[in-house]
Amino acid sequence: MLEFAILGLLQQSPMHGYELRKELAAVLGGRRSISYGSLYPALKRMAAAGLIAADEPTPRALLPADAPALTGRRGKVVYAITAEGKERFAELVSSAGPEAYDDDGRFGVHLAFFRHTAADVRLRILEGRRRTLERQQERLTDSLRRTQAKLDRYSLALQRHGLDSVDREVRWLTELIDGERAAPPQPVPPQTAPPTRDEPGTRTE
Amino acid sequence: MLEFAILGLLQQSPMHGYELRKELAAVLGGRRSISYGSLYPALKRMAAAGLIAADEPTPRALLPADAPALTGRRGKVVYAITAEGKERFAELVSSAGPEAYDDDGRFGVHLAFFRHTAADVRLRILEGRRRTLERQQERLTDSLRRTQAKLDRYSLALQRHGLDSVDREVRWLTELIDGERAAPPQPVPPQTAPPTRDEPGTRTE
DNA sequence: GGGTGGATGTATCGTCCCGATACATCGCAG
DNA sequence: CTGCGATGTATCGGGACGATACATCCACCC
Repeated sequence: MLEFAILGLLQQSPMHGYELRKELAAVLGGRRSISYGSLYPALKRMAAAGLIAADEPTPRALLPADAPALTGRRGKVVYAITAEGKERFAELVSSAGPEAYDDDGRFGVHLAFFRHTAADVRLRILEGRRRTLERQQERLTDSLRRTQAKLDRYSLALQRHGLDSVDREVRWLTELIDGERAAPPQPVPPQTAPPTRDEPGTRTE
Repeated sequence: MLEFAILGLLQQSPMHGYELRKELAAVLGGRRSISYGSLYPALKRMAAAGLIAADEPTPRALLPADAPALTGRRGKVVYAITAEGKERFAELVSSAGPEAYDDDGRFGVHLAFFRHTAADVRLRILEGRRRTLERQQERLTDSLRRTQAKLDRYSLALQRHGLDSVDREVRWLTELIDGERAAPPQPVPPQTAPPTRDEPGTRTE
């Protein structure tokens, strides 16, 4: 998930950790950012896997020896995406399985990079997400009606607020889906354009 | 956090893991449950710490030897809260520091057990939560106004939805706070009743 | 009679992620 | 000139998660 987000951001331009974190918070809707405790290890992991390439442009070695205590002199480490990384990102971005919309965070990241996603995949993910939330809606409504009497004021408020927030998200998704269907001049992503496959097993309606 | 929730649930009656998980999901508003991968280790931890006591009522040993393959015969393990556990819960429930409302999950759990919380603490937590969200609101609004032009349709929708959801929660909290202030016959929790301290440093208005 | 699926139930493993913390530099305000 | 907040990289321990395994019981249906 973090991997996905990092690849998506580096798609635009190389960045270093600090920037990455800020951009991430911005692109993800502000709610729930990422910690350095996950970011830096993830960057190392991905560099080791060849998905991104590190480049630290502070060759302090060419400075005169009287440089002030090079102990721990750390330059910014700028990361750029590799060809392999782009490949991986294309994979991730076009996967529309349940893991793409069942998980909250996953869905958010995917949506944030929807401009890199083909139109049919977008629709599938949006609808999958809505289905997931509708099921949750039913379960919550049920549970609320059954246990309503046994709950105190605060738990009740919590339940209702949770349900409201799901309702709200469903409505939001419906807007997005409608907008999606009413957008014929789709901005075809220049990369990984599917060769006009008709995908007969997929219901567009 | 899990610890908090478990203690809160066991306050009512002893339970075993499976029940705990279901009750937890119910009391927490349905959104975001807990996995066994965290629950069972947590129970062991807490039992080792003396906060809860395990009791497995399936003494299969008294069965005749022809019992069918006692390999892995596992009885239900019922956990009950101990005196020490109740003490710890009282501590947790009356702590109104930033950790009580800065973190999403923490706040939810605390709210779910508000009936065990003194009225002044309730108000402090509710207001603290609202402040936290209002700050987030400002940051989001700012960020949205500044970067609006550079975002594509989807990121924009994500941002707006995030902001809306924060707005909504602020309004919800305001309702709760108002209700709190308009409730003079507070159901004093029978345990840990604060000895009528007036708390002069706390603004009630 | 038999099997299939689902709810109940306990438990572990590897992986990921978070909060806290440490260290270092730089610019700006007091 | 001094300290403080932003920028910046990094680690550590603990906790949570998803997947998985195993086991029982019951209801439903063929």
